[in-house]
Amino acid sequence: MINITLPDGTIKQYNKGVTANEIALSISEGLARNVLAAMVNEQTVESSRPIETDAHVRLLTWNDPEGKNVFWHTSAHLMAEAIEQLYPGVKFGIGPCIETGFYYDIDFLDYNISSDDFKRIEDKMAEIVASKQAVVRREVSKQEALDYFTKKGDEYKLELIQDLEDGKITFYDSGTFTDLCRGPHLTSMAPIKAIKLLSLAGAYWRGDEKRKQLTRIYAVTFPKKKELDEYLLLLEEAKKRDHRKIGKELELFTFSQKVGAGLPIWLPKGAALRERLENFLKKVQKTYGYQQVICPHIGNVDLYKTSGHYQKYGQDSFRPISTPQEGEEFFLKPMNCPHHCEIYASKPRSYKDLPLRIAEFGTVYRYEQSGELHGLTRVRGFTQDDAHIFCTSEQLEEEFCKVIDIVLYIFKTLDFKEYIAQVSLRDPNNKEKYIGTDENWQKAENAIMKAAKERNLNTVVEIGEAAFYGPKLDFMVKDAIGRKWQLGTIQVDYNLPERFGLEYIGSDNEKHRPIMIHRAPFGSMERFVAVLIEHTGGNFPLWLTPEQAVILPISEKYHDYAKYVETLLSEKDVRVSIDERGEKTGKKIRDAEMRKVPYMLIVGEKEQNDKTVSVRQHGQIDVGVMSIDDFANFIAEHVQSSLKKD
RNA sequence: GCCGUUGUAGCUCAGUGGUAGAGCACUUCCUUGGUAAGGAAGAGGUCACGAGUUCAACUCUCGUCAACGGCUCCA
Repeated sequence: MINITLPDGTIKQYNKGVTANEIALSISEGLARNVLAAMVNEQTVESSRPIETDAHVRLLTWNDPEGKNVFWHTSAHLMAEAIEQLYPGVKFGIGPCIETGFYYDIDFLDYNISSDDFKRIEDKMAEIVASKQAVVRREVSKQEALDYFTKKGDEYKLELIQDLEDGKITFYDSGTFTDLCRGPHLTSMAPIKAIKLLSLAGAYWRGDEKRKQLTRIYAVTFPKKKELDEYLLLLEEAKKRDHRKIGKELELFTFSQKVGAGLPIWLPKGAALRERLENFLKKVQKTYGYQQVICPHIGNVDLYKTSGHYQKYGQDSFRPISTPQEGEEFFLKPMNCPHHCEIYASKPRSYKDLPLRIAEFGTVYRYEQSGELHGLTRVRGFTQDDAHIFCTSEQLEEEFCKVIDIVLYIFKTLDFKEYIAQVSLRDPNNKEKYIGTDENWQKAENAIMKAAKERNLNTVVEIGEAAFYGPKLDFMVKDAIGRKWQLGTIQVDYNLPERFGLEYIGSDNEKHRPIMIHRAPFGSMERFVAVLIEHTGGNFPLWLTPEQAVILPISEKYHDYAKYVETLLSEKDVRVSIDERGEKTGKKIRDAEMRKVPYMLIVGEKEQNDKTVSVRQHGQIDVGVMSIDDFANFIAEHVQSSLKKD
């Protein structure tokens, strides 16, 4: 007998060689039906794997992320099997599960697969599922593995096997398909009830652009059709919230081929919205002792040689521009920090000047590969809500914490309820990627970890994700439909002050080197507005929205009254307009709803006589009649309360 | 940058080797209306751009640019 410890701490005795399936069955039949795999001593295994010694066992179902992973991983094999049957001779790369679903990278040789093939493949997959075939794990020797794929002629699998250690190689057989795989897998394809192939993409073999590009097929599967339908609905919802679509509809921004790819043009409504965001942040920063500065959009090449950016990114930047007479070279500013270092260096500094907090909505230009450009989230010209804090090492942690406070306040004000803070550290095995001394890196990394702990942040640590000059803390938010977006960043930097020779005179009358914090709570205005659009679906908070209310006169007879209302409201800073078209009220309401205007003020005979407006709220029905003043006050209070700091 | 797909009116999209169509939006007229589309008429396009094939190209071929889905990258 062996002792099996379950997650709730209970210990049960079973015969040696018991399987997770049997354990589940001993608890309940329902559980047994739903078990997909098991976690045995922190290792996921098949639910059919015999357990030979005392162990901690967690049964994995669809409700566990690990259970989903196994489900999707097996689904990838299912898809491969179907594809192999339909397109004999194709070669397989890798087929892992991903956050939602899975993909398989496949070399289709001469065949040009398209999404028209999806239906066939889905049908074939369903057919295989219906045959209820088992998925069987088998250990093979390295030679056996090599022989199998040599015979099959799959050089990708052979390459994978080369890197594996003999004695640790497993194959999984399912129906006609055998795959090299670490596993674990479902013991049968039967639970895979709903299948959807999603998209095709090219993907380099082993992520190396010099190697062959395979065809990647993304797909997702579920144990219930209903869940697939829900997922497809979520995709639809995401499509509706696409900031590129909404940005166009609400006339916030546009792109022009003539202006150039990746160079967003802010239209009046978008520019006004962005300006409100900037003013909001400026106001917050003022209370935290920041000073605004303005720098030019270009900087001498030497500036970036000093900062180290030239050596690191010079080749991947827009080519320098040069003066016609002297041939002096300038780069379009790719970041603001070197300029800000020069602001620091513009006069001698005393410890009494520190911390010095320099802020700028600085527009920067970076060459992004053409295939990378994407709406407002990935562009070649964008404005950072940037600031650099120069401080002493004693001040570092407190300053860092204050920045965290600003970030969290912004998230709260803009209704991002969930966030994760990612601490990005240097990869200690790859030090040549970074500049600066070990000692400084150590200090910087410690400071970040300490501050994150101090503010009790929900953090994850990523090794090797640091900027080349220092570690950072990045904030990811979850939007209204659960998608994650990276926004603000805070970075500690010991290196730039050194490269720029920045100093201050301490209380000891000696020269010292300040430490720099780079930070951008929004990240960039472009990206932030994009995320805000996707988060709100274009229904911006009242204080931000381009148009807070629209007046809808019932007929032409009330246009004068409508103008009267407009004047009164405008005087009280309500952003309002009149729909004076000769359309019926129903039509005007429909259009205002589509434009996502928060309030519609319907005015006709009654309202004119009583000096009131009939208020309708976006997405709702009639919310009652108010006096003009009451409505103005209502808007003002609403705006104030959403910006209140508590 | 790479692979694949796409590019037709302001927007969403049909369409064909013989020089273009719908709906919405727009303009004008009729209608003066009470909480999600009243009616009619009109205007609007070098069919992304450049070459080539052809008697003839929006359509076929090649190139360029851009967008989209990914890959690689991201100070």
